[in-house]
Amino acid sequence: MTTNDHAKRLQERGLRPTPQRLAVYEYLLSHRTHPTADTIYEAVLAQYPSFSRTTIYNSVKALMDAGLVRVVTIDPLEQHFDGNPADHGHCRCERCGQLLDFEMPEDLLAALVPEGFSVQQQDIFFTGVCKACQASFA
Amino acid sequence: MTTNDHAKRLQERGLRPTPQRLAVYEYLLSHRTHPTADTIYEAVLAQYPSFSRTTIYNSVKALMDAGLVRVVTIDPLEQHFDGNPADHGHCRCERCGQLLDFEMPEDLLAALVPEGFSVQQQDIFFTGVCKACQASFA
DNA sequence: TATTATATTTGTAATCAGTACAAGTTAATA
DNA sequence: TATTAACTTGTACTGATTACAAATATAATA
Repeated sequence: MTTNDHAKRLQERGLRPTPQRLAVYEYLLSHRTHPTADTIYEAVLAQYPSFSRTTIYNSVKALMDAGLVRVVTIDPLEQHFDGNPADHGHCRCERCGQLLDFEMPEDLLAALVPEGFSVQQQDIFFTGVCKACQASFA
Repeated sequence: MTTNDHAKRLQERGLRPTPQRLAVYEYLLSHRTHPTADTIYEAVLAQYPSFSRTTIYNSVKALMDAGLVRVVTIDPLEQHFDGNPADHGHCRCERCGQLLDFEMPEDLLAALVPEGFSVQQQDIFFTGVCKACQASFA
């Protein structure tokens, strides 16, 4: 995927592919760490010294409205963003801090939710200890 | 469950059962709506006009440290609290705003998470449309 | 019970994420 | 090029949360 492809994708959704938006989008695509607005800001500032914090929020909002980015509800105090808008769950390891994605199969989802409830968005978040960290403390 | 039982429960966990803590705890037990700090504050103010916002945060933190209360990660901008510390999921209906709890069976949980990951805390949150609201728009 | 030490509550001030808004800039169109 | 609309920027503001110090209440001890 080149920057051109990304620009095209924004245009298809009615978004002007400005350098700032592309920088935010590409940061989210290449860093699957679900960063906060401020983390994105610090990173893109290196390329665009005039980048404004407000532009981070504006860009992220535009990308979310276009369905390319989503908020992940994994923190009760700060918004974290994800460049993968498809539904999926997250696990965070308390020891190494790593964030793992996983799939949420349709049938499991259906088995979980109250009967008749139609799910539109998922936020599934587990905290625990990953395999590697368990091994290293055995 | 009487207030005395609740007081005893706090004491067992090493918490002094002050009137303020009991008011916060009992509000959370009797209102399963996962309120914010401010919602709790408004409610308890009626009984204790001198109640301070800071005391809400202090009490909730003490109760959380004691394992009696937890934060539910259903909102990236504000903390919501739950008097049920047991693991369970939440569904919010976009139309009527209702928040439904549901169980998360062990075997489903195991099937979901990456192999070897040991889950310590769950935050499962679905947004969608509940059965009643679907019916009323049919 | 009186005294002392400790824990808790309170109110104010500070912090920090996010938003509103207006002015400046860029890009698109005629 | 002139005009218009979209976007970015910086500043000011809001609102949730935390820090802190003084006041109060509780528990422990004599």
